[in-house]
Amino acid sequence: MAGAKVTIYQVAARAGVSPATVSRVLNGARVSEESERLVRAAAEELAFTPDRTARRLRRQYSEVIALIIPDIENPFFTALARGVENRASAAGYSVVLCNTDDDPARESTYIDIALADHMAGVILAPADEASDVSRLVARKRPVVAVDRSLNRDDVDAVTVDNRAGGLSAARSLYAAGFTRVACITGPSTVETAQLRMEGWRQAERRHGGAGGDELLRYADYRVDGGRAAMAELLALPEPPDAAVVANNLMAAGALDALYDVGLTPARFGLAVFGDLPHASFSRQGIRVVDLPARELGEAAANLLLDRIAGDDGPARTVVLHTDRRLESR
Amino acid sequence: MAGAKVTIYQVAARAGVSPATVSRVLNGARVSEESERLVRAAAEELAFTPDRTARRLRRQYSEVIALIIPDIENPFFTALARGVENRASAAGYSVVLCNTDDDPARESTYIDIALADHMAGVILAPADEASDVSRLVARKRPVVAVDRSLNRDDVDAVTVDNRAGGLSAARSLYAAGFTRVACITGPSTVETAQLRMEGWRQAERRHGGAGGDELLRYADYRVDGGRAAMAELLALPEPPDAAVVANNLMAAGALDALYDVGLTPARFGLAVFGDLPHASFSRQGIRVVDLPARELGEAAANLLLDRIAGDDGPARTVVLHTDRRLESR
DNA sequence: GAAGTACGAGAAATCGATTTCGTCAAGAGT
DNA sequence: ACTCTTGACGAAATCGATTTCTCGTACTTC
Repeated sequence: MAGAKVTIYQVAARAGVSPATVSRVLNGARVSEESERLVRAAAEELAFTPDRTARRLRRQYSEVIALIIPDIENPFFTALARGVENRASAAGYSVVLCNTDDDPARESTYIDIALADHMAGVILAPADEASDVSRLVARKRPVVAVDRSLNRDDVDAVTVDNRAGGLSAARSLYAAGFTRVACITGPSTVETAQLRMEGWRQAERRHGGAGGDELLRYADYRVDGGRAAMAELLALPEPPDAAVVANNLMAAGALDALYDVGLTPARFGLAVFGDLPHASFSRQGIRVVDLPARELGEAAANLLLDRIAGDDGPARTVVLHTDRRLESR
Repeated sequence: MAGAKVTIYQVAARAGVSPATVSRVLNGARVSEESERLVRAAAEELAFTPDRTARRLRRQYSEVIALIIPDIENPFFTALARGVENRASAAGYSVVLCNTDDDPARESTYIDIALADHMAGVILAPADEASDVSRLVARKRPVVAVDRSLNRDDVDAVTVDNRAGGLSAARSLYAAGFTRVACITGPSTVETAQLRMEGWRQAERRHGGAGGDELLRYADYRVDGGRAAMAELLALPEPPDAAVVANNLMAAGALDALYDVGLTPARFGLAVFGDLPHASFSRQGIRVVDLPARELGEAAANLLLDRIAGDDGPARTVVLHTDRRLESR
């Protein structure tokens, strides 16, 4: 059929009514049965699709929400995205995924885009502490932080109880008989990295640890960082016999480092935050603190949808619990 | 500062020029140095950001490309997305990712959105053969199919040489001494599944295979499908001693099935299309046909950008070669 | 010195849908 | 019988930026 643009005016002409009436039919406003019939028929015949850009300009609003994540290749974030998407599309919203690669500049660009595109709201998994959502807040656009909070009391957030997770990860290793439990965590500027480490530290103290930093390594939440940190730990004069690793990718790297020197998770205890879907961590005897990634996404979407619907109560923080699969094997 | 909307009119007033001039400054048209200075200063002070929706409406064009994929949790597609994004953002385009979950209806919705949103172009990893891009073609919007072709001679496509990959995967198993090599491929309606299977079949014939379908299983490209298919094969009266698996997820499932009965890839040969980032397929002795996912994305983006730039020559099909890592271990 | 050429810039039209404002007519209320 | 609602619907304003169209001034070129 028509290769060209069909506008509301053509539909109006075809149906013998005014453009205003066509718009009313499309948006469910009061219209006579007769007009409605005519307009629908005309729209059908002309294969009319309303121009969303024009609508958005007029309405200053679009049913799209932006989900900004730091790393699209990390399964944790894709699972989270899936959760957001499920809730959002059930509510009639589309989700556009924006990948920042941990780059604050790109994050900032995407925030601008969300704003300039009149998106309904933004769910942000912050790249780092410097994330600046003030423009969104100033324009009163709904925002929800997920995974990491933004240290602002005026922004909704969804997180997990990282400290408790760190604590139980470390405990389960001690309980299994390991005695020198190290910790490989993320960048010291990142909230989740700090909290997970603090959980570990708490357990360590209780088991007579020195409380020093000898067994603590800050890495970058990436595979190579995990590998390097583990290699360092293994090279210590008095190396650990187990480790809590603060995220899934670093655990993959740490595992490589173990295999490199002929160790396995059976002999060197490993507990990790967050699974890696097909890496069969648990089949290899690694203890996993289950991060409810999809649920995080769903909770964030719920919060955001509430705000979009007009809820303007004080900011809420939802804390999800880490499921313990630690006793397994 | 202002929490409210700043328009081009306010900037114009502040700078003492007309809105038209502001627009010219923003778009690099001819303007006197003096005006330019004034406008820039005013825009700066007011923290002006142009409304992209208005611009888009007027220009009937936006610098956003849609990437539509069937499964955001499959690392193959996220790697592909990464490739698209790299090329696109280098060229100044943003990418929005749309996840269809293999649902043709959602795919269709996203195509409509891309159209109604005046997006610059669409890169589509088709959910299945029914994918309908005719609306895009009719409106002369650039489209590129990736991974699977659309069987249309008027649409650019980027694929890999699936048949050759299937052939060499099977061959490498025979070369390693396995004698009954099975094949677990995707849905029979999917092009890539057919071609990979045909490559396997070719090798099988050459090695005296019966050419029957006893050792062939069609599954669904998902983990569970792979597991079930492998379980079936193992339960045969005369089971195979190796298998070519047509994608990464099914291989993960197949592997589970092997472990379930106490087999390992060392004893039961396994060759798979596409790696699974942290599953350490090759460490486990699995032969991997390397799918250049990122490169597929980059190639698709290149093609699309050419079209966006105005190239309207005949449709091209780019075929990338599967890297063989098969001799490894 | 007259005619021709550029160039900077403002006024106004435009993109396509939504929404406000009024009008007109039919039914309700007194 | 007359005013008051109420409902359907067209004309026109609106959203914010871009893009003609036009005009006045300055600079060439014979």
